[in-house]
Amino acid sequence: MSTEFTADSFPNRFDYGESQDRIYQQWEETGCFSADENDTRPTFSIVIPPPNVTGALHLGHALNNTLQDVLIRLKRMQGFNTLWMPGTDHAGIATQAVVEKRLREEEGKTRHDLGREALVDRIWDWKGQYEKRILGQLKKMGCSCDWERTRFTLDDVCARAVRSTFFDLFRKEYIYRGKRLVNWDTFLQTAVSDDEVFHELVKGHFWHIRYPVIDPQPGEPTHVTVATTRPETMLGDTAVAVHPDPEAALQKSEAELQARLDSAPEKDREGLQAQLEEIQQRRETMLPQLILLRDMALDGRRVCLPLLDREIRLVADVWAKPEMGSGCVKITPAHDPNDYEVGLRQDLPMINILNPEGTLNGNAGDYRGLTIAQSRKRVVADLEEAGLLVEVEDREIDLAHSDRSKTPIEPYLADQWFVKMEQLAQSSMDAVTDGRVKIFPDRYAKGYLDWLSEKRDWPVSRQLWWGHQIPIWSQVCGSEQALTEAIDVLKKLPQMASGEMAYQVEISESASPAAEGDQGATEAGGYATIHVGIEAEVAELEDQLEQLGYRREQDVLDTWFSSALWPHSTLGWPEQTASLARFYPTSTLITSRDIITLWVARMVLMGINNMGEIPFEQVFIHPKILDGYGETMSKSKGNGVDPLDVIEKFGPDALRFGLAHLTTETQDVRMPVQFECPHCATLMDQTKKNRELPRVACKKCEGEFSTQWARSPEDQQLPRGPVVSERFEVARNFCNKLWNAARFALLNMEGYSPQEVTAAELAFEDRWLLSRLSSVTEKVTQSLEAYQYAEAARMLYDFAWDEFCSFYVEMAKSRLQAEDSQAVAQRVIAHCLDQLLRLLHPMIPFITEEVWRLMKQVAPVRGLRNPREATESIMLAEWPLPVPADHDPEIEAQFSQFQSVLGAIREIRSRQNIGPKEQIEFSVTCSEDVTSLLQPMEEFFQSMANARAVAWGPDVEPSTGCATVRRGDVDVYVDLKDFIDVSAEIERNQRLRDKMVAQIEGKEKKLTNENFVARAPEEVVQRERDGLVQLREEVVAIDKVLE
RNA sequence: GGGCAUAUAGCUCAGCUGGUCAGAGCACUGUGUUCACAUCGCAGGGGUCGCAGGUUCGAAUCCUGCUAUGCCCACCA
Repeated sequence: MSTEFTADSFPNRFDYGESQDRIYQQWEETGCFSADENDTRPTFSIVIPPPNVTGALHLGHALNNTLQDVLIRLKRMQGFNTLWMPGTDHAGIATQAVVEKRLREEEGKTRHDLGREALVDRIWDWKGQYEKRILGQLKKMGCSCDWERTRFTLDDVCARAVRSTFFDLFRKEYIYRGKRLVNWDTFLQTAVSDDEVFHELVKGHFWHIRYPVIDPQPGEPTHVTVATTRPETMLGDTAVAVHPDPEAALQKSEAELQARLDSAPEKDREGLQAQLEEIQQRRETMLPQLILLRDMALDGRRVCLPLLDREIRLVADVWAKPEMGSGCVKITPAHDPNDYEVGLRQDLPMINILNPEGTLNGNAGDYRGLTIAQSRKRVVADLEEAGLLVEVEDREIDLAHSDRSKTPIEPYLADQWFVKMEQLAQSSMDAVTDGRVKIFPDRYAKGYLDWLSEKRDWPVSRQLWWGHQIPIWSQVCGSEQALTEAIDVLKKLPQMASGEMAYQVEISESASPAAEGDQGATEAGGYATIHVGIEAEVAELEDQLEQLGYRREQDVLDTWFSSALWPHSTLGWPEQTASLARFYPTSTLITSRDIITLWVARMVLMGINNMGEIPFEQVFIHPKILDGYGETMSKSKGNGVDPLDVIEKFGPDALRFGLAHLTTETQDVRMPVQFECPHCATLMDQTKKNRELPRVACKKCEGEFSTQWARSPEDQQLPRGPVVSERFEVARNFCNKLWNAARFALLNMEGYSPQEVTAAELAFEDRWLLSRLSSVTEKVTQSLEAYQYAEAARMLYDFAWDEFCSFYVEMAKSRLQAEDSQAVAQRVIAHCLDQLLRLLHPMIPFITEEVWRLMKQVAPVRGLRNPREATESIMLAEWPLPVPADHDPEIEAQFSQFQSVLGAIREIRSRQNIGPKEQIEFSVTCSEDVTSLLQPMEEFFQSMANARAVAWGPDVEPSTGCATVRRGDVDVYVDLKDFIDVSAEIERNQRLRDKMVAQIEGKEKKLTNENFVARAPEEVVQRERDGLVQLREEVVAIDKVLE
């Protein structure tokens, strides 16, 4: 036909190094990845979970993206108009933090040294570098994204969507400004997120302070005692709390302790016993006083805040634990998270006493201007002098520190922007409860719904420089009149009338200290702040506002705000683009479970808000990849694997197939990792110890290599030892097996001619393979569509290796040699290989593409029913459909009969150590039916087991001194003649017989159990009966041999 | 503290709605290289399915409790 291959011109391994870039480039050049918004076929679209530009992709990303690519390639072959939308995420704080860290390490500078603009420029440089790296990694993995559409959450298109959304929510008054306690870093003068706070035990004190009761009545205490680790915060106290039902609370904790004591191990008992006694004692000594104080609190009584002589409330609140300290607790709502909650519950004033740089402000009276440390000393000294300091205990304190400046964190009440979640959260819940959005596996829906049902408002402002700056301009108005005037001015702007602009008035008790600096006590009537939002970025209008005295909000938005818009912002929203109309809503989102709430839930609510429609129909949550110790992989632990290292060692297909093969529904993927020695390629298990070393010595060649921790110049000069996992070997071997099967097939295509093949022309093994192919096609398709990747991978692995290679190809060998039978065998093998390549292509795209291309040279037209010219690229080939006419359970059953007889012969060969070159003779006792089936297959016993059949049929009797194996109702005997250890064979049969007798007894017992016979289904009972009969026959058969 | 998972061969995992479900791969043992593939072929050994109860004629499979591990959320004056 056309070019023939020779064994020499066809390497026996697929060389990825040489081929993968070429193949990928061809895909790109021929536009295989491009989605067409004018194509009217049904669509299938996926948006990528945009990787953070903080660094390179790791194995978790590789998994995530492999699963997406498998799905998109499947759908593309199934004839959908597919879009896989790629892009990256600016990842707010994470990216700013890495760039700041480098700045500090390499130049010894802080971001304040650079200024906002310069820092943001640096981060853009970083982004450029890592985005390139990330996209490069995705391409190496074979991801078929539509690269021309690549977006970034901070690019102009996304920025416009963010701005438009923010304005819409602002106008609906879903966005508001409120106070919130943040972790304030007084050194960097910024809020830091919870993730960036570390806790450290430090030595401190517990000060017990007395607050005088105002106008104590006879019988009432004159003081309440409170204890604190931070006496200076008392300057911001606005209440003292006592439990509303101290008796019940004590009882409850006593009962809990008793319960714990009852089940506690011996070693913990002593401590628990002491605690229990303490509580019992409290009920005796303190309870009356606490009840009295509670009553006073309910009466609205007050205490005097020492030093400032301020009257503060006595409140009844559950936060005051009667089993702790004095049972009373001071409440500082503006400087403690728990007290803040109490403040909200009890409607207490919140007095901020700090300036942003950590000194005390005007609210602290005479202590104004002191640092926290100074004020603590002064406060303690003054209290002591006033005789109000009762006791000072030494105590270890769990103190929060800022990760970045290493200074203690101050809880600090600051202005923050919030999104009201009431309606938005509800819409997002409804989408899942009514099934418009389906989550797989469905157990993850629970977490999603639980989280949303709290409907907690979403704080969206971040005190960062990297991100979408909040598009709000604000101005504080000192008086009613100023406010009215300012609003009048606003209302005259044409943009206000046209709805491109909106404003909100916020009335607060105090201006934000963080934003406005130290303004001292509030003026009567509070502050009024006008917030103005503008729909689109219009420089003129923004300038105009600045001139009117408005100042733009400095904070940026939470990075998840832009991520939440991803499914529609990437398609051009708010422009009503053709792509948006075509590809929204997307089909499936594939992501990891830790961002179900942060991201998935928010995409749903923003999609509904902006588009009026859900963003995706299905969500698949895939497992996490853990290392051999069950720990999550991360760069900071040193156990992270770079997908490129795996690709380098095993090839991209092995990476993908390996990952898909591990993606089961219930389990996380545990993947022990190894260092690969760069000198001798030995794999060494990574231990918790060696993974933290800058250099490691190979256990075999003793050559040293560097790890990611290499810092010193000597270490860095050593060759790098990549981290890989031998879990990919299986997949690499599988690809090699496929390659060689293809190599064999293509080397035997000489004289191939495509032609329709009739059923009558097909050999037994052809019909068997076609039947199997049809079932596998059906099951693989179903599995992939149900996100059962591991199942699909396993089925294809077994089919390709065991059935196609080990049986079909072996059996086809002789036919391919013979002139008269060659043609049909070639057509069948070409067709089946063609179909197998298609089924495997989504998982292993490179090797299947290469084989496809080679196959096109010798067998361009393929197919048994309707031979057709193969497509140029396998990416464009049609996904196989099951062929009901090929499905033949009877032939599959018969074939397994053949397999078991073959297996029996091979087992005897191996058991008796008969060399492969020694021909043996065998006979088979079986029914006439089986005889007529297997006798024609004698040549396969010859070629696949070097065994010659001497007798078939129901009357065949074993000769003495033969080895036997029974499979089902077929007995196979091999005449041992002069080879062989006859006594060993007898011994073996004796053991086998004993085992069977035991089984027979078990079954007899079961069948004499009336309950079983009466209650179990008839078919189950029958199966037991049949089994018993068969076992008895087997024993008889063995006995014959043993004679 | 609340929630969600997981526990099956030395290792990594399958085993969907209870009765051919005790399996796969790696590792191990034996054996075999002109004839697609040693990244291979053929064969073999190895597990009372975390523990304790319960439901059932029958449980790796369903229920309860316990233990261990992981993850998410909350909290830690």
